[in-house]
Amino acid sequence: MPRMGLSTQQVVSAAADIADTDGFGALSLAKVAARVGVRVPSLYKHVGSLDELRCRLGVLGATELGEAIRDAAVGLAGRDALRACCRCYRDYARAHPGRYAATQYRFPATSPLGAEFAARSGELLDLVLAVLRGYALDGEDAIHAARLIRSGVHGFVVLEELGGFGLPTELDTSFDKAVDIIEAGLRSLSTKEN
Amino acid sequence: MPRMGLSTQQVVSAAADIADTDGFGALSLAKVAARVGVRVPSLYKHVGSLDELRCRLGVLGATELGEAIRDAAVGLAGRDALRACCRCYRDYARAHPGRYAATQYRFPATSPLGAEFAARSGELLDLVLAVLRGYALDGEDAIHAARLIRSGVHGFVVLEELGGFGLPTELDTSFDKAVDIIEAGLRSLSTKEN
DNA sequence: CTCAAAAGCTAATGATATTAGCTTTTGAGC
DNA sequence: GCTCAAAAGCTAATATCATTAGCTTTTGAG
Repeated sequence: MPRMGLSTQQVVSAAADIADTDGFGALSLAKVAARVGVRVPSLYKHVGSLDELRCRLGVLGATELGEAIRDAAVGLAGRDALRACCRCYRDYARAHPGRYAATQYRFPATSPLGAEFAARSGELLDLVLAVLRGYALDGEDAIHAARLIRSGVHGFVVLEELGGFGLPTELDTSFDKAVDIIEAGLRSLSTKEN
Repeated sequence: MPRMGLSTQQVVSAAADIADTDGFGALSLAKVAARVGVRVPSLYKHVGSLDELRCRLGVLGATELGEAIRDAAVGLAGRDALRACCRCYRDYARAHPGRYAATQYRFPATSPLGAEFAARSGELLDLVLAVLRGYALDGEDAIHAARLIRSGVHGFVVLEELGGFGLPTELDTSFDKAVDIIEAGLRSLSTKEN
């Protein structure tokens, strides 16, 4: 009966650690309870359900990722900014695989956290659009370009995490080249009048 | 007691249908058993575990995807081949989201299916490399390029499926443009002596 | 000091995967 | 056609989870 002084934040934080070490798919209330030193049903005082916890982890990941990228891009422009952002994105995903995976969890339609997550996603998009400002793309093309960048980086990170690329060697080179190729494509697109 | 005449293939096929409709994450032996008209433990006569079933679904997806892309690329070269492959990839993932998701399931180290999956993945890579043959990339650069293409398409497909892009409008355009931008980047890379 | 709300707990329920062990069908070989 | 072993189904049992209900104790505001 000692009062544990738990908060939703602490529960989410414990869940984040577990997801990062064991994998997002292996997250369970049992593990979280064990880690924070409480019986499983007590968690429901702080979190509505396992699914809600997953969603909260998703917004945590999106928030942290956005902050990291913002920090990484500050003071840079053009190619340098793009590279810094992409590297930062990948670094975050590798350092916090569980949180990052949570970022891709499908929110149930009922979840009120969906709005918050969408907001964070939107901020991320705005960040990418800001970085793309140097490329003279008109409004719609900028969105297409932002989607490509997000897709490319996300896809690379996911496949890497999964071991989907043969050898781990040269992965850093592949990543940098990938960014360069996209960069070159954007540049060649922005010089054409389309 | 009526003998159901079940086979591993049929179990996997039923699982594929369930995964495609309910989502890969919602796949369960209970649902599979109900669908094939058998009690849950009977499934163990055909499949070692739920996890093995997931893995089998993964190789099914990789196999089908490879076949589809091979068919789509036949008779084409260069930009046309690349576009056809990418579109086909996306089409498969949208038509069979469960099987496609299974393709990204992390195989347990013990699974003997890992080798088979790796083989299918390798075939897919070879396919992409064949398509890239028109771009005058030396061996190593071709691998980097193939990784980029795989990453970009995969990332796009996953984010799309997740609803990660705001409006559904213009997604087709975004996808085609993404492929074009990568294509342009490859072309500009292959003309430079690097 | 009081008392209501918050935070913890135990007990119970229901879903699921998995294992053990039994029964029945099937099919190959005689 | 008969036999028998393996294959394919079943029930029963176990363990792990998530979740709900309802109880107890602490905490903190007044």
